Amino acid sequence: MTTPTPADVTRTRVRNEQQILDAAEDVFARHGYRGASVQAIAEAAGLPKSNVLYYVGSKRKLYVALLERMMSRWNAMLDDISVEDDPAEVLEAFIRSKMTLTRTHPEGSRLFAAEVLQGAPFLQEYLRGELREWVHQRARVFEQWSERGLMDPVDPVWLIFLIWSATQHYADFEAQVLGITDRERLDDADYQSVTDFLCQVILKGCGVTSRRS
Amino acid sequence: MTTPTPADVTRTRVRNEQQILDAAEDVFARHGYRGASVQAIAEAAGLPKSNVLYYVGSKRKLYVALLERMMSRWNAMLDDISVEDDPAEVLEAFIRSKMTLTRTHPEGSRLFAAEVLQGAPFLQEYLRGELREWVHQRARVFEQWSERGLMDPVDPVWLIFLIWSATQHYADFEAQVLGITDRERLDDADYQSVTDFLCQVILKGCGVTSRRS
DNA sequence: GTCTATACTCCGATAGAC
DNA sequence: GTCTATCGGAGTATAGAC
Repeated sequence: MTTPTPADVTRTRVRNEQQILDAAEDVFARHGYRGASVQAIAEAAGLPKSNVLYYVGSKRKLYVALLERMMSRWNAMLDDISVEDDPAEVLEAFIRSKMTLTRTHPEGSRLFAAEVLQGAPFLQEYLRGELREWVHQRARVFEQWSERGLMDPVDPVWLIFLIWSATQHYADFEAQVLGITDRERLDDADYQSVTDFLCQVILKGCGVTSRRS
Repeated sequence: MTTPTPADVTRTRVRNEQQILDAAEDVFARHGYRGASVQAIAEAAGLPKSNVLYYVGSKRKLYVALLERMMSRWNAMLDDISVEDDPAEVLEAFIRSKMTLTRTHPEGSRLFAAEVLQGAPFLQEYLRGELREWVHQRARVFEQWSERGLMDPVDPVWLIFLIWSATQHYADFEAQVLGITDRERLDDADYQSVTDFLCQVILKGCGVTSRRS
């Protein structure tokens, strides 16, 4: 019988909180905010229901924390670009990084999808503020590329939506993708194949050719 | 005081059932199966909760009926194609009809999205049967077009997913689209613009050119 | 056919024993 | 810090009055 050291206690807390966050992300993603029960989250995390509430305070706080975690992952991916950059490189990097996020955090992507599906009640501010600003900033660069003849004069906002939707699809509609392709899960080669396909079709479709080719 | 005729009674029933279906489609789409409450559906339909259950039997039956209604709309759109058809015409018709469905039935699209998001528990059979068969049939035609040099050798299944995701996005992620474009809703011109954009980029991206051009 | 009342279950959240 | 017991409310569904 040894007394747990403060470090042990902290470690347990951190581990439990991590388990709760991961379990909750999955449950919220599948059933939405209202459809998710603290009970179901607790079971998925392997803890009693009251412990979950003890750690996170309330269902609402837990949900908000998860959205914030997902938005910080998203923001970490959104680097700036300038007119001087190579369109082909930027577009390809955009598609690939978005696909990586989809792949490494499918539950987060689905959580976001569920939130937007119900009208984005918790994310209105983010969508109409930070994210809108980022989109328009990038859109202006795309337009300048078009003017310089580096790509076709396509609507830059529709292009961003195209890339978002095409990549997110493999997380949000995973059940459909797996059903139709008759797989249990997509492996490295599948993701490679999809990503290459999207880069090829979208770049060519926008009339983008690499400067160095 | 007149006695209602049988025709009146039937008419009331039909009207109520229609109201319930439409209201339920919206509520299920926003909150998922578990998150939707019969109470909320009843309020949206302007009827007492017990009347809703009286008409539809149970929450589960109502949900299944809605999925079936959506799948029949979907199926009505899936016409067959042959190798002899013009790739440009077929692809463009595919994109446009899918976009029309998205536009005329956004709640149905969101209902489907919510169902797939939770792992498609009610639609496994449809996805792995009917729909998979349809996809592979079409995929084979795309491959033959590629062999004949009528389009680039792209993966036909990824192409179908691209078209599905890019169009559905405007129903499923409507809240995000409206937030970023700062609109209250998308009008005719917006849908026209998006559809033209998608046709242009996807056809060109796949190396498809019209036979008649 | 329609509405009221209610049965019974599960929800989120908390108080209090250990 | 953790678990048990329980509260008040909301969930689906039904029985029975009108």
